[in-house]
Amino acid sequence: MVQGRELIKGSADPLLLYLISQQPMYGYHIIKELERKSDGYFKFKEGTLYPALHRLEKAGLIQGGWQILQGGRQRKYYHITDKGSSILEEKRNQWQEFLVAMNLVLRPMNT
Amino acid sequence: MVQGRELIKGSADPLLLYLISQQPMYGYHIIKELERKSDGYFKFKEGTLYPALHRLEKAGLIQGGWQILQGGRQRKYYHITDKGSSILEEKRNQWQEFLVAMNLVLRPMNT
DNA sequence: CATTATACATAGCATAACTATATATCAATT
DNA sequence: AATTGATATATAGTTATGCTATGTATAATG
Repeated sequence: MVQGRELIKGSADPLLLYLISQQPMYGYHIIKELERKSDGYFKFKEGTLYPALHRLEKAGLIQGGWQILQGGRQRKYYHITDKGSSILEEKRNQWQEFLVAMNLVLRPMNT
Repeated sequence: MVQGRELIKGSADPLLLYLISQQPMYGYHIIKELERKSDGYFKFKEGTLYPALHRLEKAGLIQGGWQILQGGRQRKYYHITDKGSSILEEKRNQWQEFLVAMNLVLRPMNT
């Protein structure tokens, strides 16, 4: 039972979880990858992404670790946790169910 | 340029606008129709629907009018406005673009 | 007579996403 | 040498949607 926006409210989460599930990634890279893969559609701002990553980490779905580059530059690589993997699976299913429901309403297949 | 939830944040609006564009409808009926058409998926609560209708009316996308039934019962029928129709068209396009973007990211068709 | 369905409404809360800003390093250009 | 733009992370504060809970009132059902 999901109403209106409740599910999609966190539509960013599946995207982030999916990307990180493919390979450990850091924030800036995620922004660039989302834009590249979506053909320029997604342009996550820092104010959206970093809080989202912190939220996912706090929820135990991803785990971050600092990596120091030469010169003192810092990156925080996130990898997905077991919990994150199962939640991702769940969210993908919910996303599909949501799409089905939207199509049922928006496409006049039924009366 | 749409990021994350920005577009889908108002995913209820297209649903409501679409239903009302098909025929003038009142709130309670909309709730029931959304549930029926979506095969039980959408279960809008009053606290979501009525404020949404008021919001859409205030924005000039729909227009409500009271209808008095026998016995003094009241219904507020909403019909879509010209502005609402064009916004609906717009939102439908945006929804399609969003779906494409989601699929591009979530389906590993690209590198 | 009591409960359920119909019908609308709003105050208040939670939270995701956005705006704006801050810090710091590195590479390239002027 | 200095400036710009790209790289890289962070957070405070705002907005707005959807949710919870509650209130009102009539009609139909048992």
